[in-house]
Amino acid sequence: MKQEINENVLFDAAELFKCFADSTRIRILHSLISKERSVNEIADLLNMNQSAISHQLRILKDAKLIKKRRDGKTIYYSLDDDHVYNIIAQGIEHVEE
Amino acid sequence: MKQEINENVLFDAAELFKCFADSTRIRILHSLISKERSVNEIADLLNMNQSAISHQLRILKDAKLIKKRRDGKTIYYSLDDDHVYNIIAQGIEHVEE
DNA sequence: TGAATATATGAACATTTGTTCATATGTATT
DNA sequence: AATACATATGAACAAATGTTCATATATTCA
Repeated sequence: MKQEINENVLFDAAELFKCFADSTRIRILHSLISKERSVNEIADLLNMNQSAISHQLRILKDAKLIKKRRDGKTIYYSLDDDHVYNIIAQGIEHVEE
Repeated sequence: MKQEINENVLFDAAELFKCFADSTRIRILHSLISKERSVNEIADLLNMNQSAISHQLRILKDAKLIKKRRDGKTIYYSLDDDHVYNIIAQGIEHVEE
């Protein structure tokens, strides 16, 4: 690995890890592992207000970790990256030791 | 995975990911993949002052991601966790897509 | 013991970050 | 068109974070 990595890649990776580095966002990601969910559904699940969730969803969307799909008035979010599960799993493995 | 996870574990995982969510820290971790390094060596490598590096090393140490070893006046840091390499590798895979 | 070298630490400061509030946008229904 | 519902967004604020500076601690060597 080492040789191919330049500063920019590590910088970008740090940006990516910021998505996982917040309780709200990692809980959102975790809640999407099993299935897609609407914004209000997530807000209820995490017991937080809708605006806070929307703000965080945008961050996750910008990082290309989740995608959205509209169905009438409702917008459903789901995971958009295979690494999400693995990254969370590795993190949990570490903290559970 | 889903079922076994409670809020605390996700909270702890978020704390862990904070270590990877900063340019300086992820560069330190990356620099330690190949070999152990002294504080000054890391500071030189990253072109940052020694104090800044020491502060970040403490955070990584507290998270149990690195360990230290003294040899005379010099303290050598090295990785202390198998997940570090994998977590960084997954992150890089995502950003390189 | 005193000087030199390596690392650690506390305080201060500027910057970044997450949430809330108010409100805007978009869609469906009557 | 008017209303209701779902989501998005900008501004404001408090809290958390990363770096710098000054200085403390620890070790070696003369």
